[in-house]
Amino acid sequence: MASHHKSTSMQSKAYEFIKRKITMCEYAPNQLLSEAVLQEELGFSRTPVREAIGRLEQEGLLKVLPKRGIVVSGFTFSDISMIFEVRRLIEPYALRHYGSRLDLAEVKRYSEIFHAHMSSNECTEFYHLDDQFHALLISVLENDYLLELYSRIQTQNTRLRVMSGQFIDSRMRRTMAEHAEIADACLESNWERAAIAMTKHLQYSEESSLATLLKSRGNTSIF
Amino acid sequence: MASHHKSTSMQSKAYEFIKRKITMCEYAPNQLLSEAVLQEELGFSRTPVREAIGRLEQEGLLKVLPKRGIVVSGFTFSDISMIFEVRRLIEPYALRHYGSRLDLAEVKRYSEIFHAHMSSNECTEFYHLDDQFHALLISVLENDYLLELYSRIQTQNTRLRVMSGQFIDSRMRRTMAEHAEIADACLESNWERAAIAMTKHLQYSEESSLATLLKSRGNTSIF
DNA sequence: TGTGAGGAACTTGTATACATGCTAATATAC
DNA sequence: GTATATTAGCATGTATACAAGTTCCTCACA
Repeated sequence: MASHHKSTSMQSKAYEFIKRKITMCEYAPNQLLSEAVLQEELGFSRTPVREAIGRLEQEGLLKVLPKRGIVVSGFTFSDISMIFEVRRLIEPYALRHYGSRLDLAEVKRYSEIFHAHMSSNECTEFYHLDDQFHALLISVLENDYLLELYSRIQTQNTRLRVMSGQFIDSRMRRTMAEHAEIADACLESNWERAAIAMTKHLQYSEESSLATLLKSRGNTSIF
Repeated sequence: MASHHKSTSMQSKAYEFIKRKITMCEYAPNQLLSEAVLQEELGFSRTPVREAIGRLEQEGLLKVLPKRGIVVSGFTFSDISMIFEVRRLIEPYALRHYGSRLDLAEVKRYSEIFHAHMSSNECTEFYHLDDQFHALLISVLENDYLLELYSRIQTQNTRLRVMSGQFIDSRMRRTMAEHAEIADACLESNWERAAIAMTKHLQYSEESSLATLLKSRGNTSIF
């Protein structure tokens, strides 16, 4: 749907560039921008930059303040709740209804990694691993609307993660264990168990996110 | 999120205008357009029209073919399945989890209308009634991501409805009855029953849509 | 009659000039 | 010193000129 594969137009490049900067919080939530700033960074003229801005605004990552500037969309605790509500709705559903579509060889590969890291402190590429595992599980949904929604959720999730800093190690090990539980249920083709494990995993994950965010930012409810 | 209240900019007017035309199938699925055509209809210059086009493409209603033109997004049977899958996922969820947020006085108002029309042939404003009822039920979801997704689904649903022509009367009466069942379950605060009734309603609705579409278009699988 | 080269008439992509509105600093009046 | 009016600078909004690619008709030619 919104698959801009490898379009080489300046507009697309600008879109990808800005989106990446926002995702990685190089453009922080609530940061004030302007067309001029983005033009300078990209070296393009106004037109393609403006079109990228329009798309990103439609996507909810930016907000154009008429005649005043551009602001990167902020985060509230309410956003976190909404994000995890969507995930709790979609991800267990995917497992429960379409688990049988999974490539179990692929799942087994992940399972082994998770078991191997449950008691280690290795956290290289942890986020990447996390994202890829969830992406694998969600890919069984052959529903463009749900996949696009999940993609947006994923972007927000990444921003959240980057902003709240690294996970504490204990949470990382627990995540490995929870992922292992999900993967193992899949390997048994026990989709109901997998779905339940996913639900629990997402609950813990949300609690951890909220806690981390509270600690790192005090009790300011808005980024 | 994508709430363009009553923005008076040309860009927004163009967006609303084109979106409405697509929704109402005045720009039919797979119809070929061009910036020039839209400019003429609106009397605006390229810039605001282009920005509107960009937004609509991001929203999936349009596809820009580089240097070739603009095509209105088409429909496949797969789209219908996807739309109803999303609805079956979201709407019963809303009732089950947040039914208690409903304004029962409002629901009662609808319930009376549904009962009154179950055996009549009055179908004036039927679609409007249908949309409003579902919108009321979904409004308990205070989740921007889900609401925006539903809004997109709603747009697609409208296009589908317009394209497949009027419901047959019997389906309209059955819809009234199914809506009444849902509403009455709500009035009892029996959210589980309401959710189940909604699930069934959506199943029937999907079957009817598919059947109507097959009849009206033969077995060409694409619009 | 068939075929292929050329080009006119379209399309969108990009750059830029100008219009308009907001903000904040400054000057001025008291 | 304080308050208010003015103004310069910067923001986005819009229109338009130009660039570059695609389509398809035309017309010469075998």
